[in-house]
Amino acid sequence: MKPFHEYKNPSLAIDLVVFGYHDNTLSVLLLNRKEEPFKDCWTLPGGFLQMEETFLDTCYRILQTKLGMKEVFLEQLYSFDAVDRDPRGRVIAVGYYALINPAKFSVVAGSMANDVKWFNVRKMPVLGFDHKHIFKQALQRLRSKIQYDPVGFELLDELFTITELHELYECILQTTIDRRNFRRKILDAAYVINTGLKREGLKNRHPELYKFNKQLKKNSFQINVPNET
Amino acid sequence: MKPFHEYKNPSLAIDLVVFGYHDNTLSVLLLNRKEEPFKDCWTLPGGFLQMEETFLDTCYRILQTKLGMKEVFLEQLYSFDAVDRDPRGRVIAVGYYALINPAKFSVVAGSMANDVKWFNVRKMPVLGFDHKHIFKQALQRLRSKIQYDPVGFELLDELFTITELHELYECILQTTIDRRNFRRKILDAAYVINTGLKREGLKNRHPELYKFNKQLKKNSFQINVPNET
DNA sequence: TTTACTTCACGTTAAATTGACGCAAACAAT
DNA sequence: ATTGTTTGCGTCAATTTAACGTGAAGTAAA
Repeated sequence: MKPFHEYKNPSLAIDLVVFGYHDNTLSVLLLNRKEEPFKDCWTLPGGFLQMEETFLDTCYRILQTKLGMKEVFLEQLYSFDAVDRDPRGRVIAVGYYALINPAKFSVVAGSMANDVKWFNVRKMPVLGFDHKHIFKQALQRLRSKIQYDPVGFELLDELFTITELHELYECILQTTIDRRNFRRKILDAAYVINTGLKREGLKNRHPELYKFNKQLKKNSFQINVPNET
Repeated sequence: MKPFHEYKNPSLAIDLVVFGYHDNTLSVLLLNRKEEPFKDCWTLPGGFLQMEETFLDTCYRILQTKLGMKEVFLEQLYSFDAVDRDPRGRVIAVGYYALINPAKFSVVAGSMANDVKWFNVRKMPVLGFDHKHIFKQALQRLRSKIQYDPVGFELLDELFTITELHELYECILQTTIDRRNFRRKILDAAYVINTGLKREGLKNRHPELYKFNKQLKKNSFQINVPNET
């Protein structure tokens, strides 16, 4: 048997699916690559794991240097192993997804990219590598997760109305949910806390502002959709 | 920027949590290591990814050479990245779990192990590396998965009775489930198909034998447990 | 200040599902 | 035949869900 470090190892990359929600639209952040492979092609932001880094270290390094973000919700998605997924050689990718509030960050293209842009998840361009596959899996994960785990607030402002939360759910799950039943479920589960404040300056009745209940745990509610896949 | 393959890469290992069900007991297969590190310690079966292998290739190589198994249910669990998880150096582990019917395989210790043994999931020994952590996560995944995805049959014989399936659920979920309500749910969801045959040679009424309904998809049923965590 | 229009907050009701049991037929052993 | 146990089917009250009604709160226009 050879000594431990003489074996050849694949490279290990992290690829990020960064979700943002704004104007009733769920979007994903993509980079336009400056270099080969997939030069001038849209791809997920990513980077190689350094020897002393944990996955989250790498995630934050990418988020910070390429996008100027920190302190965001991150969750590991899946690891992708197709032998030919990177033309440069064997690269394993660990997918993570992030939920952010675009209002809190202004994204800037780093030195590695021509451009950084938000794309509506329903109007995605062709993606390089196997990133279409990673993206699809992330979207599916977000959809199933939001039904039983209160992560919706990660995409909203600190204070939000129940109608805003309701629209977020309809947007992500791509379905209609009865407004009144939704409200009752959310309130019964104590998903949110009424702040007593109201959103001012709207043309109609001023709705109450809520904040997320940090005590709330997974599986204390269940938003049903007719045909989950 | 250095050429692509001059960067140092972590090693990439696959670790397997192999579940088997027999005599109303859920067990996991462990190896007793012959070599350092963790010599004479129990660990999950695992191995390093070779450059041309996919994860599943590696899984089957481990299953076949160390345990003499093939064609089993396998699913990716999670990837583990703690910097100090392996004393030999930086090793990323991709966890997979397998569901097998122990009746179909006789496990044999390969050249790498002193011993291979099934351990009741409730009576686990101390494990080497971070394998306790991987095991716990696998058990949790199995528990939540079996509630909405029909994977139970992977652990049973081709033909089984509803009582056997019921006992499997109670064993895995560590709870009591009303026999009659369970039967109704399973049948209403068309989880199983009645073969018309009966299990003979029992001391009481001979129950009907069912087989798994391969048309059945995820989320067509839901077994509830009082306090999932 | 009325009127019109929209959203918000809170109810109501029937249908569906769940949870907790009852019971008789099937079988082996006595 | 009698006994003891498991199996398969059924009942029913309690809970949850889905579908929808309505009046108050607010803005804008008459």
